[in-house]
Amino acid sequence: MKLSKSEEELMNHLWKLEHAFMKDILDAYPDPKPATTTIATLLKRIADKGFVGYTQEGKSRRYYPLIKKKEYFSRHVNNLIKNFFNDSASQFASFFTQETDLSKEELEKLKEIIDNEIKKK
Amino acid sequence: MKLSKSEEELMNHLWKLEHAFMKDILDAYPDPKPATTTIATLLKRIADKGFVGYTQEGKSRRYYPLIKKKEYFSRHVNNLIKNFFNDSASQFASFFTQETDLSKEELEKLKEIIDNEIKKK
DNA sequence: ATTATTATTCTACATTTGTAGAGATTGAAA
DNA sequence: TTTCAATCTCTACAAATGTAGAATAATAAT
Repeated sequence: MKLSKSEEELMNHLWKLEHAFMKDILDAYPDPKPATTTIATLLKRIADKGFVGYTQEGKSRRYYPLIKKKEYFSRHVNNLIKNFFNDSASQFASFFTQETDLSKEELEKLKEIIDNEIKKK
Repeated sequence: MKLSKSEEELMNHLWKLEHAFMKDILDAYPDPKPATTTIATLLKRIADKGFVGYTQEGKSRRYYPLIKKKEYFSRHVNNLIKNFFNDSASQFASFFTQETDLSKEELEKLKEIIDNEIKKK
């Protein structure tokens, strides 16, 4: 199951908030904010798709993500890799490194991370 | 402008083929192949979106991509980064390195690439 | 010349998405 | 308790998407 663009946007807010009432989510949107019913609709759809759960608190619901951002994101990237790079993560990685304009510092940091990963193996 | 999932799939074939008649594209699909008219519809839509051009060759058209895979893909990744990583490419990079299971060799190779990039700066 | 094949355009139609109004509910404030 | 504000469900509707049939055109094979 997959989230649409605007559903992803909502999820992003929820991932940040961790737990939230509808109001909190709405607050998290930049102006111009969508209508409350729009958020409500999205929440319902996302819940139907199994990406959020909620606890009933009095009159309203407290929502929370049922999937971690990391997990969701992994799938996402893996699809990207599958679709565009013959399923080769390293192909993707090198492409990425060359095409994104990371600063020298960022590249250095990245190198460090990679070194750590290598050590872990 | 953006391509949908199935339009992307077609583009992928076209990127590989570089130039192709409809037939060639259809051939590139794995079984079960979509109907010819489906391909035709997609080609038309993609052409309308400005992603492919063609030259008329006798009765039929020879299609070719108007956008390089790299370019298209860059946009894609940049969106991903914008949407999920506060617009921070390095945040994305480290996430990626940790979450994808690259082999030791792949990581070493990646490190080399990064070193080269650093030297370029 | 007749027919079979292929490409193209048009039309179609169900599903998903983006967006939101109308109405019901319900707890909170006055 | 009357009223207000928030939340939720239902309904709606246009645009985009996935998929393909019908009709047409044009070419290749016989």
